[in-house]
Amino acid sequence: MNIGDVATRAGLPAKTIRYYEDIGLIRPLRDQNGYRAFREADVHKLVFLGRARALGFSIDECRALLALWEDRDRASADVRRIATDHLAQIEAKIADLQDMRDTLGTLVRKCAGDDRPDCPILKSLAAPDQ
Amino acid sequence: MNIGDVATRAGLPAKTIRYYEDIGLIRPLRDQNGYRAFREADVHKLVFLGRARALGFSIDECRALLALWEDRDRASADVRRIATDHLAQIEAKIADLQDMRDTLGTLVRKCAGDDRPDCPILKSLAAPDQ
DNA sequence: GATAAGGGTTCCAGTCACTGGAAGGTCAAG
DNA sequence: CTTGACCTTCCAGTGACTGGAACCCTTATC
Repeated sequence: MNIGDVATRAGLPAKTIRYYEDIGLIRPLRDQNGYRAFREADVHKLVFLGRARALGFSIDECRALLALWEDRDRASADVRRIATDHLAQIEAKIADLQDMRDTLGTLVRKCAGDDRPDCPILKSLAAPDQ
Repeated sequence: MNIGDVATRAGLPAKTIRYYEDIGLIRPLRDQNGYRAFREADVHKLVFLGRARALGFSIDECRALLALWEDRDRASADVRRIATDHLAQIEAKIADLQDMRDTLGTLVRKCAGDDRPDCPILKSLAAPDQ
């Protein structure tokens, strides 16, 4: 299978698939003409990667998850640890963003948003504590 | 004032302050010896920038906010628009992360996390719909 | 006067995960 | 034979820094 078909099937840009080969996540074969020749297993890996990336796992975490996926003797505890760590990061990020949203939301509600210069948003940025 | 003192007062790394000069956000003077010479106005700008960055505004948004801050004839509507747009992005990001958290949280709760290979997390990554 | 510590300076490279684009090879259809 | 859609590699750019090398300036101490 050529890269275009794989891209469609895996829902990833061809560029991204080439990049994943570059960094050693996949190892497609090559046809005589130099084209990448993907097997079903490669497509499955790419779907896996796309899904893991969509859940926000870093490339390194994806690499680890892929290795575990291919390891019949894995302990699910190892997978769970990666997922739990990542979940904690997501939750921290959500908390950060919620703080931003709350602060910014309050400021936006206080701002008249008219043609006058007076602006609580700028005031707060200049002197957050007052 | 030298960069070290400014860094302390503004709560930004000296490297970041140099970078902000590089990209034209600030224009400190120079001493005879080549050292940057910061005025109070520079420090205020840097505090402003640090605060705006902490609220997640991009550098370009910071640049626009800074320009509005310095413009006595600004309309608060312009500030409000930037903030509202950014708020929408934050909310979208929060929604994305919450989806990730929900999906991942469910999977983590289903995973035994023991020394056996069976793992709902990997299963879901391989075939999300089943 | 030499030296060391603790500032400061510039410039280059690396981060992360792609993405865009140039320049060129391959293949099937008309 | 040409057109167009594929494919290839390689290089550069993204955002917002961050690390490090190599070097200069100032002050204090021996």
